[in-house]
Amino acid sequence: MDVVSPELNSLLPDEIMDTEAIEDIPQSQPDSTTARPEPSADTSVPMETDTPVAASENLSLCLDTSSTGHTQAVTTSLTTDSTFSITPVSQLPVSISSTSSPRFTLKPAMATSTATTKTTDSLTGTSVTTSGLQKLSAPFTISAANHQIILNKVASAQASEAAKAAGMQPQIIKQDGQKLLVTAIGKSGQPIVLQLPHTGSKPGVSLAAGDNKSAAPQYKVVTIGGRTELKPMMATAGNQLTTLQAQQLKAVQIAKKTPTSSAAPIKFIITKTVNSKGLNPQTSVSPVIAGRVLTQTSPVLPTRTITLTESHNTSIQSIAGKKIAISPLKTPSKVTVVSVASPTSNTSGKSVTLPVNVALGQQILAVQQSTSASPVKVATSQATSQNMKPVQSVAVGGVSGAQFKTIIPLATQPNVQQIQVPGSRFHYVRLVTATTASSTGQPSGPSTSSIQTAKPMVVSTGAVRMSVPIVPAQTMKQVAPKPLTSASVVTTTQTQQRLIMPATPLPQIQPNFTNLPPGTVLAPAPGGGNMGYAVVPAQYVTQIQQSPFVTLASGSGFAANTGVQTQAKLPLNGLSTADSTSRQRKPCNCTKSQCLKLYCDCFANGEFCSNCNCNNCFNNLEHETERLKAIKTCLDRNPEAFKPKIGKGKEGESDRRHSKGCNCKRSGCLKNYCECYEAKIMCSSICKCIGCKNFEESPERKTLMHLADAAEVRVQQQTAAKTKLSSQISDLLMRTTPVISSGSGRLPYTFVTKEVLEATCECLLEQAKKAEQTHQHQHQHQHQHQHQAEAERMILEEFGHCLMRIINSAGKAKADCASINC
DNA sequence: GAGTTTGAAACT
DNA sequence: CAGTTTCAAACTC
Repeated sequence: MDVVSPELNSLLPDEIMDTEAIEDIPQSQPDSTTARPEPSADTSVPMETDTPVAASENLSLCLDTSSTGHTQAVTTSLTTDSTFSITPVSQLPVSISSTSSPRFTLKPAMATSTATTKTTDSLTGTSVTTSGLQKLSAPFTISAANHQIILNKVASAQASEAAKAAGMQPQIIKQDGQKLLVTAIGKSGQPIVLQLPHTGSKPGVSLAAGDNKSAAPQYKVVTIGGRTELKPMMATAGNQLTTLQAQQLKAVQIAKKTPTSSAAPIKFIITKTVNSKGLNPQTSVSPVIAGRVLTQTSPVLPTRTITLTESHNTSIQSIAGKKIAISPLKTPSKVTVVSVASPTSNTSGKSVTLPVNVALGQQILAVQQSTSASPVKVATSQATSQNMKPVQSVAVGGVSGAQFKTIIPLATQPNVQQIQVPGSRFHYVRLVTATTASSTGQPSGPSTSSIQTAKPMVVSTGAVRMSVPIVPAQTMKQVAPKPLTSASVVTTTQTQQRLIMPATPLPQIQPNFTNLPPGTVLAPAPGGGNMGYAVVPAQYVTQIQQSPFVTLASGSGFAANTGVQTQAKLPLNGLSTADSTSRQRKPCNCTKSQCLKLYCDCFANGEFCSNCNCNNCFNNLEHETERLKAIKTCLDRNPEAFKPKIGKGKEGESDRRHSKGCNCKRSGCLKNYCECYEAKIMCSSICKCIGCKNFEESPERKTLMHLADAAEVRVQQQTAAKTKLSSQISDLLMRTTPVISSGSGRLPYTFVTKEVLEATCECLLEQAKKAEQTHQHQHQHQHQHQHQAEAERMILEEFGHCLMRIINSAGKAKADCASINC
């Protein structure tokens, strides 16, 4: 079932990948999206399955994209029994060979002119050689009943063409009705279908290309690298294709670029699905991932495992401080792309488990792991109630500079799938149609999780293991997001259906996802139902999160919600997430632009106006139609209008520069009029400014910097002083303020008690009496007024003495109390 | 806070 | 693409 138009599918991969984190990757390189050069330390995200069915079975996917980029091959070398490792290499020919041992090597290569397939099936091992398609060699034992893993090799466009010419058919290795599809979504798109044995203990893989007769074949598509089309796989799948379409395959592209030789942790990237330009609807059929545990490690290196596992319980699983929560969707729908930062702390041999509960029919477009070390949590939410509308939420830990997009297919029934990524600029929420829940015909009671029926498939390959729990699509009925404990994780446990965006299809507005600002609504796929995509600003995601039980008006738009909108905490001009989150965007003051032009900072930043001072603001959901038109207009004028102007430098701020350069004439680029100066970056050669003083050696700039630094230091000092003083005052108050204790009325550290007061008064009275007596006996001749003055003096002195005694007593009591730590 | 300056965005 | 206008932020007083 096509829920998204082919155009959208073709756009999605790039869209998804359009994040700041990936901006550094040259588009020219085919594998740039999937495999990015990363520090070795950041490249691995080990993940473990919570409950691997077969411990002996491990599947490790080691993807290494060649620097050349055009050719990307996946080589799976079998080192030990029941180990499955896939190492992408720059090899075009595809050969699947298995030795006597259960080794399975997959080497997706660029398609060659010949499309020959060699299949060897043995109990101990299976070798499949497919020239012109892929070469897969890896020892493996795959046990997942009725589960398939599709790994798409990554190939260049040329390769894909050649593969097409060669009649690329997915290599199907079928064993006991189990299917493993190894395919590279993207460039070459040569899918390899491996039919997985029901029992994982049996090594070896039987290869049967195009032969799939499993009663209820369920496919798991894992795409490694590649940005190009997926359609070859689908188109050439033969009956497999039909089955796949029927099963509504969902593909998860795992892009990883890590030198196999380096001992650095492997970076695990689950990224966008196929970049399917020209992808036909059939090919665009999203592969279904019922559940999976992926362990990705480098075969040569210490064990690095990335495990995508389907948890059986609703509890959130956090591994290595990263969690990705993916809520399965009842109905097959488009893919959600999530960028996930890889933890830097990951070390070899360290495993990270990504619980992924994905019901069949649900789609995950891409999960991208960025390079930042910020913790990321991936959790899969699962439906708890049948009647509940599936809400799919993906929470990704904040990644500096990384942008995350959640694409929400619009549906007539507003099912909300939301992704929150702290620090990301764009938040896309997926609207999922909840229509097929009952269609499955299976009775689903509340708190019924299809995942419970999932059977994790574990493929063990030495240090690497991959377990993929697979859940039949029929079992998946409802999806409820799991509560996420991490601050970076969105916690949405609401069971209510929520509509984030108006479901009204806007076919005229289909801007490139790459540049889509939040709020963009993409037209539903032609003939694909009412499914569309909506890009929702972060603040709305936040809003939803904050008020999970608030149901927004569906269909007819949204009720006035500006009041509940929260400021999105988004990176600005490449600043770190922390910086962006530490402050809120300034409210705009637009008066004439209706906040629908780039004059408006809110609009330009892809945010809805919130708490602004603007007049006649249309930058809100109430005027979504106008807003969308304005977005389209801006994009037509400048496709990169909503991209950050300040590109993120490769290695820090030194490389940051304005994408267009400034045009200052009178400010000397030393005032905030200058966008470069405002972004605290130097003007570059692309600037067209006149009289620029914003360069490294500029004395004026240095002076300003010094002044600014001094001012900043001063402010910090003042702030610190205030904070300290406040703290001291607070502490003092805490210590000296009477704390009413229950009952007695005596107050600790309060020494002017009733008794003290009475005693003081008695002293004063006694002093007064004494003064009176003195006057009567000794100074009768004095005047009355003199007597009064003397009496007052004596009383005051006595009062002073009393006070001194009180203070001394208090001090002594305090000291005594401190000595006993009271 | 009002008025001015400035440069990006929008327009022609 | 260049020139002009519009616009809102930055800045000054």
